[in-house]
Amino acid sequence: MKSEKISELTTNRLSVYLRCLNTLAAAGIRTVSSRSLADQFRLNSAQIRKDLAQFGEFGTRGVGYSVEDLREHLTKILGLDRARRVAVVGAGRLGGALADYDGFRASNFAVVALFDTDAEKIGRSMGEARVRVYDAREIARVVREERIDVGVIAVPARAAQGVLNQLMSAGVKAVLNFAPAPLHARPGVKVRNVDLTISLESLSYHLASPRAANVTNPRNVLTYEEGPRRDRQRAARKQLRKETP
Amino acid sequence: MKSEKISELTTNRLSVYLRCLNTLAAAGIRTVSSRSLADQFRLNSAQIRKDLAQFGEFGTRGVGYSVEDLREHLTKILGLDRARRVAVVGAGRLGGALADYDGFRASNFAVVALFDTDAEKIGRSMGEARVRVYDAREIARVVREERIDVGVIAVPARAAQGVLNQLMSAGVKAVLNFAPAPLHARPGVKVRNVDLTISLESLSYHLASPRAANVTNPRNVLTYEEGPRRDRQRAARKQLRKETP
DNA sequence: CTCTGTGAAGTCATTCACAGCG
DNA sequence: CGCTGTGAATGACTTCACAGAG
Repeated sequence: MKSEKISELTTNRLSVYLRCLNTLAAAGIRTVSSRSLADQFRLNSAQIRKDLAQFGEFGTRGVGYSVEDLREHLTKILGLDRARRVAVVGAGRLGGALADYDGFRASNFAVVALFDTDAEKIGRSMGEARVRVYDAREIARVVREERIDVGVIAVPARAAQGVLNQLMSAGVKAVLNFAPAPLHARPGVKVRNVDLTISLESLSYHLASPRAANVTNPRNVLTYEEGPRRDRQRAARKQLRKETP
Repeated sequence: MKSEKISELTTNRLSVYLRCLNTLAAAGIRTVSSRSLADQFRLNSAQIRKDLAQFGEFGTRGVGYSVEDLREHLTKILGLDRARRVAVVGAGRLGGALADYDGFRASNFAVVALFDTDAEKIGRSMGEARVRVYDAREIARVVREERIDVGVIAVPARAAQGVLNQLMSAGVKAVLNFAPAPLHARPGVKVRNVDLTISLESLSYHLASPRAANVTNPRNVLTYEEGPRRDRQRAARKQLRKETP
């Protein structure tokens, strides 16, 4: 274990590993090797070991990893053991959908406030969770009073930077941005973009490009098309060995 | 220009460039150099030139690129000149929000069908666009009849692979997946994942990691924190030159 | 003998730096 | 001159391959 900088690619994968472990745990599996994990979920075993090794020595040589132990470690590393309080700015269609989004709960996030500029919406409650809608001019106050950890930007692109500035001033250190605009964050503030426009246009390119297929997947993308890359050769070899006595 | 494989990282950036050009065009700017584009939008000028050069020689040496020309080229390259027909599978909160999502229209996509398994919803129309909800068992028929190009998966994780299989069988070649599950696509089918769980947990890591900041941004992420990297030194130098006569 | 943890090798992406066109 | 287009250099991330623990 070396305490160097951790790439976001790594944290993304930790999240994936945790999800895989949850599946295994639900199936009653108690121990797993990096290879079997890789084979089952189409990952690369060396990558798994390297990623985990950055945070400690969680495995047992000759055996593998304890599913339950590793789950706890990853939960702690990702900070999912602590509940987070989320504010969604923009109480439109998307903001409303997010206020009720179950995925938040599963990761120990709770949406506790909505913000909007529309006088019609301010003061009401939205969604099944009955989340209160505040005046967007009160972001500073509410963020402090409600001890908000995470901001979600679900406003039109032109308003996004202003909202981010207000969130940052109020001390929010982590923001999920749905606006199709490249935001400028001050150091120490993490902004994660979910840009559907880019995703759609990338799909469009795929449809447009003659005879398709002339697109390579970058490393960071967790899509599992058929094909080599990752532990498949090894898996095949192992299979073969078993069959030939 | 060489007709090699194009990385998804490149197509993502083309999307960004197009967005930047739209801003410039709206401001009445008719010509732009890669450097000025880079300076204004915090990109790297060499990257811009390299990305564009993969598709042709669109610039004029000594001058730069025509904003209007380049817009048209990028629109064509990304396939945004052709209208796409979208089906959203899963008419829950998210599916409903997507059916009305304006970002689709802006990229020449139109949501023309929703699917669900809930008998309550089937046969009704949802959202302001009054999109019809079909029985999910009819995906094959409706995709053909409505000439669907793009599928959107907005169902629970456990149902996602089955939906993808149906979409693929019906001939859909591009899919946007919101389910937090790694899907397995056959070759030639492009699946783009929007995994909010991973995004959230990555933010959580940032909050949890002691004194934060020990996270590096991977290449693919278009976030613009303060700092070096990209053309900033050059920009500074140019500025300086202007000031000292 | 199996499996982890890790240096070394390999692959892919970005940035530099400059020849040469306009 | 300024700017594009591009090989060459650098940097980032992944995969290989193996020493050594259990």
